[in-house]
Amino acid sequence: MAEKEFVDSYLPYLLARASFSISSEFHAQVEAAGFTVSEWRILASLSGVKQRTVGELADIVLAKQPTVTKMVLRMADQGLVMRAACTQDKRQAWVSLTAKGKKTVQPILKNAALHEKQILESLGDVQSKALKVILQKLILKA
Amino acid sequence: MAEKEFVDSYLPYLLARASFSISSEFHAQVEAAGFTVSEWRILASLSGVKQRTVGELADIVLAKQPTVTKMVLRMADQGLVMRAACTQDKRQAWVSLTAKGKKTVQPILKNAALHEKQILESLGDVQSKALKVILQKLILKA
DNA sequence: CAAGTTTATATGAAATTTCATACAATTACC
DNA sequence: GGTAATTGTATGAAATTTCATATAAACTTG
Repeated sequence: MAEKEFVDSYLPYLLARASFSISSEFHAQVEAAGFTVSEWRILASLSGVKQRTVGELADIVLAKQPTVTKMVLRMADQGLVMRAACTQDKRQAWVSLTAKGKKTVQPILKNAALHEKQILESLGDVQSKALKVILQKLILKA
Repeated sequence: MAEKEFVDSYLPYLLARASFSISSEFHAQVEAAGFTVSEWRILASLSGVKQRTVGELADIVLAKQPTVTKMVLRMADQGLVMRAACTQDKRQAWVSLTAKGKKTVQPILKNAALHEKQILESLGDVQSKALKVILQKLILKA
């Protein structure tokens, strides 16, 4: 790999960098609201569903399981989520949003939607669609 | 944002997830070789160039400056990189690969190229090209 | 169904990252 | 040319993440 290749054209790095830069503005808002990116992802992925297990959350936030266990404990301390025993499989822990959690995440979700809209508009319909298709293809491969 | 939207179609998350999953196999190799992803990025971005400053490296590895300062110190301890005073601007620290660093990064660079080739092939020429164009567009925006 | 295996989560200790800030060098500006 | 900002890096303390492992529950199989 030649010198400039890594930063300028190595595809996995371009993806990482695009992901980083596309979200940096919004992530600044998330952090200004007092959350880490992973906390935001947990809140977002819990909204609209009844509950998720710690393992599902770890998969979604792209973090390791012990990390998520501790994140959830901290968020429970803050009253954002609650933990409950899973009735089927007693090894699993169900995590769900509290009323406070729901209320907290609302404005952030709104900003996220707005932010995505701006990106989609700046890309245009054709490229937006193409990008989503390709990304989903890459994700399925894993 | 409706419940499935976040995980399945929210573009910034799709990007993050695609980036994660596309690299997970290769990153496992990197870690098996005893490096973190950021360390790998530092090694890769230093290979082929004479040197880079700590600030440039922080930008490239998408990490914070104090994190990179400490990473570089650790890597210098391991004999992978060396630090030197910058002749122009004495505030800056120049970081460069040692002979050992160069030798160490070679096989990883090779694997990276191989890995990218597989991805490009599985995507096909048209989508590969389209993806790179779109990603570069997203990166420039930041 | 008992013993062995796998799976889901938790936890303590160690390593890393982050925040805040310090320090030194450069740049601006009057 | 001398302050006043600004910029680049380092550093200590606090917070977080990670690794290794523990624990408990669910499967598997003879």
